[in-house]
Amino acid sequence: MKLAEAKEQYIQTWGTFATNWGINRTMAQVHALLLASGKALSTDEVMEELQISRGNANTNLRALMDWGIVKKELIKGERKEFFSADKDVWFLFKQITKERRKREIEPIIEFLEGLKEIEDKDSEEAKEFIKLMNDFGNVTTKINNIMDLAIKSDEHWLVGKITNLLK
Amino acid sequence: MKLAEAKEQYIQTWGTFATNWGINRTMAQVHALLLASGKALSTDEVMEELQISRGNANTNLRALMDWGIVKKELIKGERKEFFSADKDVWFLFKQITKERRKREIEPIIEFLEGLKEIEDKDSEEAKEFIKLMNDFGNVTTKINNIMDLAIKSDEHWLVGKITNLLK
DNA sequence: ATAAACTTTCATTAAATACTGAAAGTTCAA
DNA sequence: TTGAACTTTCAGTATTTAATGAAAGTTTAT
Repeated sequence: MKLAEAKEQYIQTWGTFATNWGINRTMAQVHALLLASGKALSTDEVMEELQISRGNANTNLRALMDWGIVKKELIKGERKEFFSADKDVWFLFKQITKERRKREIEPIIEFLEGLKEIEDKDSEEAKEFIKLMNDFGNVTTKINNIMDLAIKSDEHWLVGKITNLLK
Repeated sequence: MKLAEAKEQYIQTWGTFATNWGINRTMAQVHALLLASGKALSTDEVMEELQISRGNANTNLRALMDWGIVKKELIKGERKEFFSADKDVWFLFKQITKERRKREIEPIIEFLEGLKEIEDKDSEEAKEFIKLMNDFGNVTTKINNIMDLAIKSDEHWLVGKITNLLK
């Protein structure tokens, strides 16, 4: 397999994987393209490489910046904006995890809390429901803790050690 | 808020949350309904409660069984099949994590491995690309390990302790 | 063997989501 | 202050994904 071919396949397939996780295909492709390019690209270059419209390129580049995983880069002598993706894959995971937590996990916890405010809390049925909401809340908190653990254990060794311990 | 109202809201909202994660809304609603009902429901009851078609109910109930988070339950004297969701929320998380890993993470790892087979491995560009693929592979493995850690730490204490350690 | 009760399938239809491209907005140099 | 270079927006359109419901398939009791 040629390098260009491998890159192409990486970009395309990454896009299809992304859809399984509720991530827009093009957004994943743009990100993959920036990662695989090794240099900052302009909107026009992204449009050209992925054969997408200006609007689409613009929207997804901005979304990637919102997620904190793509940065604008100014090149001297150029008026255009260029975009680059951080090459640190572990940073990438951490950043996505943080964002998803803020955007998606925390609202869930708040929502579940709200649902516990039921009028007749003493009926058997209500107790069961409140228990379910509590359980959800607890598990979500636990997941949050594990994610913290993951994010904060920057060095490989600790997680490795603990994993071995639990085998 | 009345209990019925809270349940209703839980079922609906859970469905919309699910779509953020690449999970079909109705599938999440059916699951939430079974959890909130506290008893096994027939296909007809699910159809009635969620106002969905027979085909839709059937498809999503089977998908939930595929994920290992809903079980068929036979009720004596009844010819129909009934369905129930396991109430253990932690089990639910573990089960979903296991399945996602099998279905989605492992194929990614294999795919990335394949992309490393490049003809001219010694060019600077190829080296960079292979490094990227390796990094992805390593991080994915690390995530797998963390998930193992999560799944195996059934008791709350260990993760709690470690989390505190790292604060 | 029959038929009623129930489950599954799948072609068609509907809904949700993403993309396009032209127009509007912005920035900047002269 | 003009206009060229560039970025953003968004109404309309295309694509993808999910739902419907009737027909086909299966199971079970008699």
